Amino acid sequence: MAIGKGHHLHLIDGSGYIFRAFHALPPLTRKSDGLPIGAVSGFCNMLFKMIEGNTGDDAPTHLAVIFDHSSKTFRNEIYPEYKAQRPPLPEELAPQIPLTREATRAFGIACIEQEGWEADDLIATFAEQAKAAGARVTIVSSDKDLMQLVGGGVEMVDGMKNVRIGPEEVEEKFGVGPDKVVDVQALAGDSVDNVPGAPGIGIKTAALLINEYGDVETLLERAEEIKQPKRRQTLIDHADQVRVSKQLVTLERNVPVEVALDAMEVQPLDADKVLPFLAEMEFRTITNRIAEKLGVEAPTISAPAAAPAGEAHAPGPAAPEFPEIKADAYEIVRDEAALQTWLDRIYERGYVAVDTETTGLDEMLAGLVGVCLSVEPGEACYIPLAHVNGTGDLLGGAERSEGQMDFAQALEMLKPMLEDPSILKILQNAKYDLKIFAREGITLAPIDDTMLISYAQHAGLHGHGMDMLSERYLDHKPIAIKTLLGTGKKQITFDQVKIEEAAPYAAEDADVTLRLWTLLKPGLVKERVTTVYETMERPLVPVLAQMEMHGIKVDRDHLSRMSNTFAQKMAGLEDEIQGLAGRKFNVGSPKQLGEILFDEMSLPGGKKGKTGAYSTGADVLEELAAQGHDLPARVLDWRQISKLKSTYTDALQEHIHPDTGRVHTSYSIAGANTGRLASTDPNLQNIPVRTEEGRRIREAFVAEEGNVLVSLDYSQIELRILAHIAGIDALKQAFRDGLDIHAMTASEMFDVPLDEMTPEVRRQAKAINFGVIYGISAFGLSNNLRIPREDAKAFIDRYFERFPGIRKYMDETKAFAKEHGYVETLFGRKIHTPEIGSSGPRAGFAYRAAINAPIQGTAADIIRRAMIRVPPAMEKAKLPGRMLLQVHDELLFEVPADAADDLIGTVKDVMEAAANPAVHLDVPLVVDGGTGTNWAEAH
DNA sequence: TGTTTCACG
DNA sequence: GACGTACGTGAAACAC
Repeated sequence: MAIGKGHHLHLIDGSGYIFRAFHALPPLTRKSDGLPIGAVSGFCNMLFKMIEGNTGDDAPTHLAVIFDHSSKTFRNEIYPEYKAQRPPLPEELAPQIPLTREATRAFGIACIEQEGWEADDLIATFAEQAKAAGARVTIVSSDKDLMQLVGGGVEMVDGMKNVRIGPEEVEEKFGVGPDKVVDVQALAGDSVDNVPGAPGIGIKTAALLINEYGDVETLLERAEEIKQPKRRQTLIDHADQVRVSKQLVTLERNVPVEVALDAMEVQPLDADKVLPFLAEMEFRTITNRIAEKLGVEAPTISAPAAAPAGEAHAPGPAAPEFPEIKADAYEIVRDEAALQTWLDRIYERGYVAVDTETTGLDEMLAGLVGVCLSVEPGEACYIPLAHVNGTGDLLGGAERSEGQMDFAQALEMLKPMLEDPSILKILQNAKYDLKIFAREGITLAPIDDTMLISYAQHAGLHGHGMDMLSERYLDHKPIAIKTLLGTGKKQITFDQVKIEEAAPYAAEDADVTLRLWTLLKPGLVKERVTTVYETMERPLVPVLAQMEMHGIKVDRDHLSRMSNTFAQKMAGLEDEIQGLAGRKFNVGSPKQLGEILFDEMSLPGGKKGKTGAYSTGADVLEELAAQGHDLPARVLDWRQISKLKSTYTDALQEHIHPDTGRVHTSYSIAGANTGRLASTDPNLQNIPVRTEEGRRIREAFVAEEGNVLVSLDYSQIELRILAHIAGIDALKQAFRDGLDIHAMTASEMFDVPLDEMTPEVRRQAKAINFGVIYGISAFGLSNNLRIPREDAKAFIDRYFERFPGIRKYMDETKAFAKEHGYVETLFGRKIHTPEIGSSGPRAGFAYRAAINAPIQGTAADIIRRAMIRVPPAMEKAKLPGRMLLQVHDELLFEVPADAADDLIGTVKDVMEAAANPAVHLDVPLVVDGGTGTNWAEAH
């Protein structure tokens, strides 16, 4: 049948896909002989999805995979350097390329390449032909060079991310519609393909010019009209180069192709072709899935079957054999006998995946609604405990649903198992469930946490939430909670969901958790992060749960009084500001403020940012204020107070728990890539301290009657770690001698004796010290110190000269990150740096992050180790009191006043020795302490 | 929902 | 040789 209207052609950019798959997917090798096959595996999964996954309109009627042919093309004749600087194929990828062609043929899909043409030209030609015949076209690729083809029935889909790329997405990327993409590319050039373009013109400028002049030719003809002298000259000087560039980037849509579209019609899978190939590759999962689909027996695969360990972290074919996830396969446990059967199975197994369902996300307020258990992939149950019918009314709760076990009785049966030291409880984000159960009098232990197992292995690579992990490692998208609860005003709580609807969702989570555990746990050993997980992640869970549940007392009246004062001050400032502006406007709107300052008052300081809005950040306003302008100065005052009021004095009151009268933050253990904790709801790690006004907010954090707050913080911990890691003898000695480290740095750099040090010189040295930790750059330092870039550069050069170890550390860290794709802390925590290979500004970000991560991460490791050791140390010393908060280098305690000194003695020792015995630091760790009835005093 | 601003280490 | 930057976070308000 001839292709035409109603048909849908899919053109897969085969070469592009395997390159990306190779870099994005974990390396995977064939069990029997170690042949690298990661990209082939990803490729086969993608093909299968293409055939199976698309339904309805999206299903291809015609399908082809297009490859580059390894020969010169017409572009090399126009411009010999085209794609000349391409590095050779990675060793592990080269053998996979012929295999992907073989795979295509095994799937019965047209496999197309043609001498003298790039895949992109063939795709352009086929797309054009199909469009002319009235068919729909989808190009499976993320290559920007293909974006010029989008529109008029042609769209692109990113085969790995499953993201659709239509005209809007193209416009977003290039700043112009698909029809002008080649013009922008011609101007901007492309370093990857070695297309020269016009020097100094990037995509943004190119889009600007094209939008104004229409196309490259018109622009070049009218180049004299351009206002910016540099830009004008560039275009005049390089007009021919731009014209050549346009030829290079324009795809040929009339290649004399040797294959007809009709030959691309989708064929049914041929078991005799596809199965032997997949078996040879030893792709277990996909072989079985296709065999099952075709109703034939799967060929045996000779490699050992029960060994998920070696490839546990690889998705798809490497996964252990799991049955399909079926929502209707789960049991609802409604009586004692059924629950007992499950308990028996759990004891037989020795482990169980557990998940709780609750009425909300706040563990301190949410009520337990049900419990899910799973002991085997595909087998899980839901135990409803507190479901109700309807939503209830104002007077009383709704009526309890039928068919549930008695709440107390069920928990009584579960408790011995949940507390049994011989039964491992597997959870996703264990701290949440731990706290829910703790409020029912159950102490969950021992536990494994799939979120933390993922974090220990993959920090920096991706998030660690269940939905994300499930999609990535199980290729399964769990039921969204939204589908049960709805959103917005009509949202209900989980107890109002019908039990029959709740069960598949709930049980699936336990099932998924168990599967993830099976898959990810062995990876700890393989990635050599077992110690990290066992000493710095898993034991932290109960410690944090205790801190969060205990909370910290907050003086509501103090905050409320401050809020009132702030409100008055703000009103006064608003009047004053609007008076200065000559009209009313919203002072809190950066947009309106920008218009007032720069349009109406015509103050200096131009546009900025990708949105085209004026920047009105504090540094801009400070600059204007320094020039003597009152309005920006008043806005700065207003902003400070507004911030304090909305974020702290108002918001904190909302977080005071109705029963405990205390504020209970929640720490995310796997939030920050470096190993730091993050604090949310509310964030108690950014309570003001730097200004006098802000510090008064800390006075609202108080100790109970008869108690005091004790603050213990590491002095200069990151600089000490830098001195150790980079091996800077002068810094190490200074720390051993207890010197003022910034003054010492200044003295060393500027040859000023310590006793003649001025505060200004010391301040500059301090900024440089911090800059080094952040992966220093002349630009950053010049900004921070408000000095010319050349001066900043001179400072940095001087610093490197005096402390040559620093440069060595920076270079070695960069090289390590580049080679391995991650960096490590002293304790073996890995922080992945996937962006390190990228080009442009991203590379700079990635390098600085890579330099900072081992330092920040080692400090985070040390305080984690301390926190885990503190509770047993306090117990041993029979100390009353509790650890309440962590603020990166500080721990805050509440303790009876007469025990404060003992607590400081004990905890200080633990903190200062926290690196031992795993790591011996060449510098001492020093902890300073303070005491007071509120946090401001203690700090 | 994304951007801007600003609080902390 | 230009790109656009200090590192790591979370929350609130505005703008769309």
